[in-house]
Amino acid sequence: MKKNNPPTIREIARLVGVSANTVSRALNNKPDVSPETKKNIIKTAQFLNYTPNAIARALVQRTTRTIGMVMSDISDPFFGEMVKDAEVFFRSRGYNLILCNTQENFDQEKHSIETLINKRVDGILLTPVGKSGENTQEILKNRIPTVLLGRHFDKPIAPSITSDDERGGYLATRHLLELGHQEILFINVSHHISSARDRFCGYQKALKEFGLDYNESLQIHTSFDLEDAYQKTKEFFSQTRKATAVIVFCDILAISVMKAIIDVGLSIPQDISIVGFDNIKIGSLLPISLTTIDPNKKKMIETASELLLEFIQSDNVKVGNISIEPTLTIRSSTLSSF
Amino acid sequence: MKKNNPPTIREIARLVGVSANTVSRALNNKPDVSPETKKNIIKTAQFLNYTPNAIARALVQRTTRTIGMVMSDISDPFFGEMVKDAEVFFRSRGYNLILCNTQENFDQEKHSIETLINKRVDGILLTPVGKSGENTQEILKNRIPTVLLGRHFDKPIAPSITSDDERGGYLATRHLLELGHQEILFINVSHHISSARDRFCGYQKALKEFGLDYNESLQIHTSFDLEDAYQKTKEFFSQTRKATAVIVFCDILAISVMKAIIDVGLSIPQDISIVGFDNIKIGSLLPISLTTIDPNKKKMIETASELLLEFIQSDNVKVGNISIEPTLTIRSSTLSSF
DNA sequence: TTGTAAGCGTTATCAA
DNA sequence: TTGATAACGCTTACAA
Repeated sequence: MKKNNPPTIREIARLVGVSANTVSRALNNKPDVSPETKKNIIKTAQFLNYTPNAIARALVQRTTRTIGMVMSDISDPFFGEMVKDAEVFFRSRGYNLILCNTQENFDQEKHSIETLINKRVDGILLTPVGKSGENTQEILKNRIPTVLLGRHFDKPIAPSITSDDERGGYLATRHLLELGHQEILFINVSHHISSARDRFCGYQKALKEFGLDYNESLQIHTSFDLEDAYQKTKEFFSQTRKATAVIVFCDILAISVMKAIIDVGLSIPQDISIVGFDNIKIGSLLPISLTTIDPNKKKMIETASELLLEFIQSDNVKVGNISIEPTLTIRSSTLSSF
Repeated sequence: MKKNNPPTIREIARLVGVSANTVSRALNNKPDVSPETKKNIIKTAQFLNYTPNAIARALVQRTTRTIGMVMSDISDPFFGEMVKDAEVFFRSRGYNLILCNTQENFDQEKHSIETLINKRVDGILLTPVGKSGENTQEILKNRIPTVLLGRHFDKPIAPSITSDDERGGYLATRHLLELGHQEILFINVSHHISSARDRFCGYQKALKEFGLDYNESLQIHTSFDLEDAYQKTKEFFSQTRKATAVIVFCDILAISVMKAIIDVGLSIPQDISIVGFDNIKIGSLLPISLTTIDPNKKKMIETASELLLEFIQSDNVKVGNISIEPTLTIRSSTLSSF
């Protein structure tokens, strides 16, 4: 009863008349195999349309050449652009990426991490949900090299790469203050997320520097849902309307916020200036191009990926956060208030 | 010399005083294991922080519970939104996704496919590059269930799910014709891509239906590079300028095209109407929201994924294309020419 | 330069 | 209800 399975090195071995070991060494360009037999082996491998079984290899070598990447929502261009860069980086180093979305959901994150552990990925790049770090602990307990991306924990338990979010929040706010704005609305996401907290800190710092008091009613919170941000913005401006500028946690939400502002009858930037974060590609292509804090995603991904690779290779971790310097990218969504 | 490797069922077996086989059966909720021993086994597994090794399991079961997804560019929201839906779909069925970008590059596609074959993914969801289908043949030769997504080959070699692109092109064009536009520019990508050809066919069909001749100078070609589309558009409108409406191959390029049109001093939709394809989320949030052909991505992904799963489970393929009905979504980027 | 044997961590088969 | 034993396809000693 012949099976219909892919050919193995043993079949090649049988056909060529050598041992499986020799086939393995030939196919992996190891030394100590005569050119003659090597040629034969390669020819036969091609003839059989042989493809090495990475699963079997992974089992013995204890390395899968696979990285798990766990992010909140890959349909958000911010993450999409990061994932793409990461994929390019790791592919060039011989690794593939298993992708998981969390939707900012703790249980989904937990489940994703569990399967990544089971699949024995060599490392994990994680944008953690929430502030507890419980799921992250789980990975560490399993000794899988992990680098956090874009967010960190108050008490560092793993290396992390973030944008310098406090600086980003500061830069955004200072820019608006310098333009003369005094009442600056911050449309933020949950403070469970470190970048939300940090950006807000920077915002407060800049206000203080300009001698302004922070007004509690000038921070409103939204989920990552575009519709939610839209509604909350509309509410704010149709009711209170006491702001001349807006900072939004991220570009994709900022775009939704812009829409709300326009729909409520105000103009950007004449009535309201707006600044986002992330510098997603599309921001520069909007009819009113978006002023934003550029976190330097490329550098973030590169740093995080290199760190992860080091971690994988040497088991030598430096727990703690590395923050990448952001820059203010001024476009046409911000204008002097005078 | 104790190793520092993750615990195995054999260690659990040793501690509990049973055989590895029993442990395996207990942990997999198989029948025929006494509640007593089962409880012991589970307790010990937790105590050891045991995690099953999916690699070893994959080797013997010949299934990795992993799907390869190969797309052109995951940072394009169109693909990002599809990948996200696919990830959700497959996760709920116990599969993970390995993601590969091709950048529309044949060799990169080839390389990605090779590693997916080596990693023995259970199936592949592929948006194929080019028209040759050579790489697709390679997968089929290895008998890995494959469904093509968004594009098909002239001579079908695998099942494929596309939007009904000819219909889409037709709907877009008819919409503009009905608004009174006579000179409609088609900014297209390479005809190597089936959707580009098909959409163009629909365009020609609509023109003919309205008694108009197709004017060769009214199709220009761009790459997927946003800057490229921007430049080509600017060129066209600053030189020839003989069009009152534009159809663009996809939304993300359409946004770039809008920018170019505005930068050249024309207004949308007063001077120029514009229609895209894909209905990416952001299209509805633009200050001038984008009229577009909605391919019904969700249904495409669902159909393709279900087909792939069937294919995996039953080996029963229906080669040929299934096309999903698109709909015209009218927003504010199109206006009567009268 | 090549072959033998053992083992990676599971599951499957069959016997006890 | 359980346990031996043999795979799965490969690599890694070590021996020839």
